[in-house]
Amino acid sequence: MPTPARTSITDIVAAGRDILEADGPPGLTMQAVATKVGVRPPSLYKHVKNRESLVGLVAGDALRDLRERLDGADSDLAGLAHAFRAFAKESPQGYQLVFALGPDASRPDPAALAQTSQPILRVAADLVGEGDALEAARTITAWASGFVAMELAGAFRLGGDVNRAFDYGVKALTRGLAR
Amino acid sequence: MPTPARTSITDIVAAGRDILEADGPPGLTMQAVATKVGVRPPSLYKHVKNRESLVGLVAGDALRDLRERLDGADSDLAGLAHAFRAFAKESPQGYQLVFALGPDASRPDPAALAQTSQPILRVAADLVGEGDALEAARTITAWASGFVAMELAGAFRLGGDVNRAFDYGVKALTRGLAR
DNA sequence: ACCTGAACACCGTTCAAGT
DNA sequence: ACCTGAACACCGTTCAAGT
Repeated sequence: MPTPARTSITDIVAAGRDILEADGPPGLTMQAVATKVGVRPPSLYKHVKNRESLVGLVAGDALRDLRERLDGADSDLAGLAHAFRAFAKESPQGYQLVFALGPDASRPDPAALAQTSQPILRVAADLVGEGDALEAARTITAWASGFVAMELAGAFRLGGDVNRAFDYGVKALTRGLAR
Repeated sequence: MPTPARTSITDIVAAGRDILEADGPPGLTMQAVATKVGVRPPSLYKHVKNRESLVGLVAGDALRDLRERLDGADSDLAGLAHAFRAFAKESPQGYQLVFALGPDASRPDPAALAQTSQPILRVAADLVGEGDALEAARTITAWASGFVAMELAGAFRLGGDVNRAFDYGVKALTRGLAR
């Protein structure tokens, strides 16, 4: 006789997301997630294939938040850059997971990634025209993701004002890309 | 009676570096390193504090290689950017480890990181003058590290020529930073 | 002074057995 | 149809015992 499910994929991903932000990727264990949703570890395998795919789902969840931020931001380079950075400050572990490497199963869905680059492509096209939009978008994304990654990693240790360096980068890119 | 050491910190770090490139961070286990240098796992703890610090030493070793590349490169933005990318292609796992997050013990020595930024600071000063050199260097490093990280992660999936996008970024930054 | 086997706590995963 | 305990292989780490 069937028994009602005691948890759900939605609950599992939400629990994973919370645990990730609290304890980082090493804390995101099947045991921790199972405890949080109130089942035993083996039960999770009725809902996700394995830990890798759970990590991928959590990354996808974080990516959705990032996309919402970008969609709601001002449609210029400064607006997108600040939305990018704001998301990283709010969900540092989620941010890193979105841009992390690892096996395909642990990566967010390529289609979702493509959708997230939409607002950046639009801003790039506004700056340089349709012909160079892809190259310009890659320049912007590389700088923004690199800057935020270094900031989160505590890599800016030579003093100076990090906020000032961020605004400096926005201006330098805007100048370098403007037609 | 003392027995001669059967391995050394040098051997251990070199073995760790090889294993990292072959199998990635998950493969870099104490057991794998011990097997490679010909001892049992517990013996490693006579040479390193724990796995975290071993990872930090391996990251430091990769960072030394990156520094050598940068020191040998042409002293302009294009030269440094290509040296950066060449190192990442040769040692993708080592590259990622250098720019990864994680606990302090697993990160390369801050002083070594500072020394690596030296050639970038010099190029930045050439472009924008001493006053803005730090901000310009951070813009360059953020873009280069972000671009290469995305390339390694396979994040450029919208078609187009990645080499062209790289050169486009070099030109955009040079233009945006030039006085 | 270094190396080892044994042990412990932890993890991911499978599977037969329960309801 | 979902959940569970038991089991397995693996991992990091400690420690007393060897040489």
